[in-house]
Amino acid sequence: MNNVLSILKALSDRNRLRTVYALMAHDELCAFQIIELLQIRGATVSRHLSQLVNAGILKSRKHGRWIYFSLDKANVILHPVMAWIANELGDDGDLVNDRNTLKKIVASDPEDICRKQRGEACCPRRQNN
Amino acid sequence: MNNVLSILKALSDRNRLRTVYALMAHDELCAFQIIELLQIRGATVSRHLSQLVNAGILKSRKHGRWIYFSLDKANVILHPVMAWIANELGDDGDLVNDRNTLKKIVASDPEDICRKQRGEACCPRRQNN
DNA sequence: ATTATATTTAGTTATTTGGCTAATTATATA
DNA sequence: TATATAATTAGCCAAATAACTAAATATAAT
Repeated sequence: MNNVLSILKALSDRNRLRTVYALMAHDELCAFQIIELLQIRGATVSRHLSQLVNAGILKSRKHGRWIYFSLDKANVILHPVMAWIANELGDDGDLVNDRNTLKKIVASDPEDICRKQRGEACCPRRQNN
Repeated sequence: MNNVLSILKALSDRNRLRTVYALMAHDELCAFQIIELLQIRGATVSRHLSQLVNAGILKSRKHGRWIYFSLDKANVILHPVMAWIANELGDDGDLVNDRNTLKKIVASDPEDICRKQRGEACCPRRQNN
């Protein structure tokens, strides 16, 4: 029962559900992109992500400075719930909005996001490389 | 999203999940039977039940002094989640235990349960009648 | 009518949880 | 080597929640 409960608890928070839903359309995202999507502090996002990882919903891989998060599709127990969520949330207004936001986030230069999150001081623009 | 969230939240509590699981094997149960199963105060059980009703997971019907609760099978949105829960929890030790407890509860005289919950003073045994 | 029973509502308390800031760790770049 | 960046951990606080007791409501039985 604890396994099922931890899955249900992990999914029953608005920001975590938005994160899961985002990853249904994006294969991999790193934390700073999810921070940009949810507009809450990185530390908070990190705790949400680790709760999702602990429940077996997400997996992560480290590559350089970034950690990429993705749905753990190997966890077959989850398939029915994920299918249900995908189905029920398909036309949710807020989430359609998230998808559009995410498209921009993924398309933009990481350094632009960094500047947005940490202010102009961050990532000083190179003069002419 | 709020609909899905309220379903997930309603299911992501141990006592509410036990209640739902109990109702997968019992068609209808009234509050005092669920109180006896969960071994927590009636007022607390009542609040859990109303949360499940509000999420559309349970329905209730009043008959005399009792209120019978049952899964709302007309709510087709829930079918996939319920099937998933039934499937994942089928061999859970605690819940198998609950099933055995429930069998006894359902088989026993409501007045015996009442006495157990409120003490001997309750339901004075009739002399010979 | 009065008393008893089943459930709910109101009000209180303790625990959990989601958010924050600050400090830490790990990696990359100048 | 020193600095910057990405993410996590630690520690704090406020809001949400699950438990409790006591009181209220509604129905049944004496």
